[in-house]
Amino acid sequence: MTMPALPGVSAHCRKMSSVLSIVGDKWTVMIVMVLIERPRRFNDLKRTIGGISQQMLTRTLKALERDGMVSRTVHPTVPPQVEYALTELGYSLSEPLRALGAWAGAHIEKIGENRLRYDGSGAPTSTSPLPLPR
Amino acid sequence: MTMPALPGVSAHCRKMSSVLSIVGDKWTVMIVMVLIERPRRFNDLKRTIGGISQQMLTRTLKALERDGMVSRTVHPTVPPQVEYALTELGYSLSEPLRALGAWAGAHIEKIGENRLRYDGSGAPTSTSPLPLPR
DNA sequence: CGGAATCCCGCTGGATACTG
DNA sequence: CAGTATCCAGCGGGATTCCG
Repeated sequence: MTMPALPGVSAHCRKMSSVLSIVGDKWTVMIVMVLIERPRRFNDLKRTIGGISQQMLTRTLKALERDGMVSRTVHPTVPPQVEYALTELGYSLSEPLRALGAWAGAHIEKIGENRLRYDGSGAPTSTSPLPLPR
Repeated sequence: MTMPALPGVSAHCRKMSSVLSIVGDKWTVMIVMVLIERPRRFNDLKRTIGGISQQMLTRTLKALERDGMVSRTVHPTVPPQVEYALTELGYSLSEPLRALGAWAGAHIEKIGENRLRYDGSGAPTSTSPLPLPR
């Protein structure tokens, strides 16, 4: 609850924490990335992403719809079909996201090496930090 | 090595989940953003960020050091001084992070409006989705 | 098929106290 | 000052089941 009176830093912090509540979410990013290609239906998304529970898919899609990042279109056919697509806002987010993806592609291997080297030399395996994703 | 049937989607997913384990972390991003300005000492970081426990600061810094994103320099003075600074890798991450920050600055208000409108019209407040940060 | 509601476990991460 | 070690509450999120 401490309020440092630094306009520069804390302003950035506020913005970042705002965007982090969106971007920091694993599934949110996944969904946006997948929807860049083309609109998808619910189970199509579920299958494409793989590893997401329908609960989290529903929640995340609803949050994204709430934020105006994706549109939800219901086709009143016999088996109900619901299509999700990125809005303009959603697309705009995909751009910095792509930048992040590019950074990952360029540096993720290096990071893997760094971790191996760090763990190799007198590594305090103690409260093991961020696990290396595979 | 890699690459089953869908090189496009699943490849991106893998990259993204890797980078998300870094970027998705609130404190990691905070620390990197703060260290962009200049190197800082432990308690300096703690004070500047504000709201982080020293435990999380220690953990996150160690993880960043492990990844080769920040350097840790110990000055063997009477009260021990430890300076943390971004490495080249850390700086390179700060660029896409800035892009994200810029996106946030440009669209975060619009998102706030969208949420209000969505909540206003027949909003299922049920398992309330992502909370609106203030 | 798309989605809501319940249950429940595990890990994240905060508070606190101790050490070099 | 910098860091470690415990303890523990909260909630993120998976599995399952039921509805329109």
